[in-house]
Amino acid sequence: MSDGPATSLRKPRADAVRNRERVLEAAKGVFSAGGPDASLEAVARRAGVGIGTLYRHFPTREALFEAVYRREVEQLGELSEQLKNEPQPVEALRQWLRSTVEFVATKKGMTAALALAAHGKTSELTAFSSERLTKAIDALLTRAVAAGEIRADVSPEDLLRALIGMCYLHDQPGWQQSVIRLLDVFIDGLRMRGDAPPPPGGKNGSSEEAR
Amino acid sequence: MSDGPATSLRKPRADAVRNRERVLEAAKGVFSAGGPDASLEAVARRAGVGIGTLYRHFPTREALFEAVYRREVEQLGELSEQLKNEPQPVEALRQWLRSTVEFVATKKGMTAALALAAHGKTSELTAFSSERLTKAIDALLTRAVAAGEIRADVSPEDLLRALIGMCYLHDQPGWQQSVIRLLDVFIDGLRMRGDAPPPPGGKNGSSEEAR
Amino acid sequence: MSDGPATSLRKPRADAVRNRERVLEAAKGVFSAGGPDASLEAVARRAGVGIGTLYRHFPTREALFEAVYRREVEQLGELSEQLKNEPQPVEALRQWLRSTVEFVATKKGMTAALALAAHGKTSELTAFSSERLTKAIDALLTRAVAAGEIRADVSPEDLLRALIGMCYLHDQPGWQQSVIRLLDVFIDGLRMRGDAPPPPGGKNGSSEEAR
Amino acid sequence: MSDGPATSLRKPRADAVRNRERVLEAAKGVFSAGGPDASLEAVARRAGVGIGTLYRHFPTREALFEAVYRREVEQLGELSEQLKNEPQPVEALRQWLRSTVEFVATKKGMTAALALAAHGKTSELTAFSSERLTKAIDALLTRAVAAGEIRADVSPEDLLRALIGMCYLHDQPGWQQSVIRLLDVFIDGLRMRGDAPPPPGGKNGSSEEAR
DNA sequence: GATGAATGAGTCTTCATTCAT
DNA sequence: GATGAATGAAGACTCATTCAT
Repeated sequence: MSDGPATSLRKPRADAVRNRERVLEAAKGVFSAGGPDASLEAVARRAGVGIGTLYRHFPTREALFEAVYRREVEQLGELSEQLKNEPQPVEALRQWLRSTVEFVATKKGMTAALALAAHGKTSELTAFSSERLTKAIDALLTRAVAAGEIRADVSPEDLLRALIGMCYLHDQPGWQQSVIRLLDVFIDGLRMRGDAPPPPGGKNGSSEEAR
Repeated sequence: MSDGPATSLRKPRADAVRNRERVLEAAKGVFSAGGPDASLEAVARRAGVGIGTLYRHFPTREALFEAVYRREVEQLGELSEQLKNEPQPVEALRQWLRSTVEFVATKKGMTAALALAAHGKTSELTAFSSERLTKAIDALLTRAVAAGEIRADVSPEDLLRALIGMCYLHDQPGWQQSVIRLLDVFIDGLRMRGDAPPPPGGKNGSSEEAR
Repeated sequence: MSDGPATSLRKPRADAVRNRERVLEAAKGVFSAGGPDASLEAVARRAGVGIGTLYRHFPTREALFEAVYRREVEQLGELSEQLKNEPQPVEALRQWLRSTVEFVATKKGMTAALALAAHGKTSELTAFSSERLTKAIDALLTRAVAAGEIRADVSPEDLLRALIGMCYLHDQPGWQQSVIRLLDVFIDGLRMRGDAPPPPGGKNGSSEEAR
Repeated sequence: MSDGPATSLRKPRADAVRNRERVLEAAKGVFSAGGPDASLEAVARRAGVGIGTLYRHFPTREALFEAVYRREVEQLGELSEQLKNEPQPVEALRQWLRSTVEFVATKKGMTAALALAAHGKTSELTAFSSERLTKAIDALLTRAVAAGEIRADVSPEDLLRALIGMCYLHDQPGWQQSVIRLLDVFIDGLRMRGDAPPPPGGKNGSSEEAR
């Protein structure tokens, strides 16, 4: 009893918590399917709550979006932390990229999140996610570069962009395998190979102006 | 009376032709900016015609979309034909990819077209464009593979997908340079190098199931 | 058991009283600013209580309105009582009128009250206030008429109406001075002047059909 | 043929004109009854047109309001012009005031118009009407003052304010007669009488600061 | 008694689509 | 053929009111 209802201000009321959760879950699904402009009433309907309840919990579309968004981004950020301990830097990077694809594949709501990250709709939210995801990639990328395993002329921003773009097509049949294949090719392109210096003419366009 | 009430083959009437063209042009711009769901009234307004006129020429949104779409896709198809005569297969491929990026960059309406191609909204239309663009890539890809310059385990579909995805981010500052860099890395990944066989474990996920 | 479950006569419970008072105060302000249709949630917020608490004390919008209303009207009624002792009947009347203006000016909530009195929204409430205010004016008016200082062909209802109407414009800059001027002119119009009989044609329109 | 359809741009289309008129008429009634915040859907319903039609003709609530408003104000302005030719200045003024009351009484939509003029909701519109109505009164007032028939210390603004205020109560039974009586008293108060100087102390509040 | 969560009806507003001129 | 008016469905958002805690 000593640590009773010592939460923020008052009882968090059971049903309120449940409803909030339901709305988030529904929003994840609806945004995932219909994009960031999907109907909020559809979200409420799917969550089995009144539209008013949705608005009480998330007073604006952005607020709801952000709530859905952040948790997804956080998870990917945390995954990056874990993968830093993997022995093989390149494989760790590959793993993170694949996991992100998986994330999208399992409809965890990443689609909308990524779409938002892509087009800078709400700058504040985008800032957060861009930073978080960029950091996640950077951690793994830097390590692989430091190990001399991949070349240094691709920024984490570029890589994130490529990843998001590829996942953009997440509603075609077989997209997931396709993206995994493409990522592998991409990683191959990033690889340093001791015997052969990077092909002279080929990659100039990039290396010259990589920052 | 002999040619009665202007059947579909008689008198294309000058202003009708002009209006049709105007609507197409306007639609390109509007879809480009606002996506495939942009307001048709906005299109009519921009074209300087009444909304009724728009509907007369294009009875459905899809019809209009298709009309806009086809011409863009055609152009990219034709570019592919021309590039087949380039001496360097890989460079021809790179050129086509870059040109497509350029296409998007110059707001030639490709954005909406690609978006549509991406998500299979109107299957008929998608079929056409997928086929056309896939063919365009295939022509260049096959040639490079045949020349032994790039590996064979990436399908034109995959490549198209990657390209479209990367262009998806076309509203971020600097996206164009970024995409060009990424494409170069990608092409590097595709390159055959006599000295080093493709990394053993790395690309398995793809090579095993590439069709 | 004698004082069992707090019947309406037992224990007014300190916080309940305080909350009731707060709500009334808040309602005065909110109605004053936003009119009789202002948001009840705004009232609760301003009072610093939950919306449920507001509803417990005042189960309907009308109940709240009435509670706010009565106290204001009461005060003006009491003022009238006091002014009956003034030596100069006309000045007493003028004073009451000016005080009412002042009342409105100091945002004592009279605005909404008057508005309500004006348009017969809730007939019961209107009845009360009309009666009370009419009486207040009547007391002063009758006395001045009895003293032979003002003419008898204007009813307290008319006067009340004029007063309310003039105060209606209470949100224009300088309205207060304007109303005071107008009231003075009005009182001038009411004055009996031994030397000059009421202008023959002028006020007939009214005196003839006054009921 | 020479002067054929030389109207603004094209055919004003019969039904469009009719609908516009219907909407205006309906709006007059609805605003009159429910104030300037009345439901626009109610207006459309009453006009027997779709809500979309209402919006086509009047894209904003203000636009509709203005359309209703201006025509009423214009009429009162014109009435003032005519009355300037009346031989008796004071009677001309009285007549205008009474006509305005009549106007409100016959629900010509003035209610909402006046309410708007009163509270400065849309400054541009208010500016127009204030100016127009003030001018209307001024023309008559100045003339009566110049004729030495009424005193000079009441501005047209004050008078307009009093008039609007009194009409504010237009929904009480018998209000019209009441207002007419009050206006007569008021005019009496304005009258100059050679024999008796304005009561010494009484009206100072006003005369001192009249501009 | 106090609180604030839940609900849904009601408005505004936009647009796709149909049709009269 | 061109035009733009008419229509209503749909979605965002607000708030009064009820009720669980």
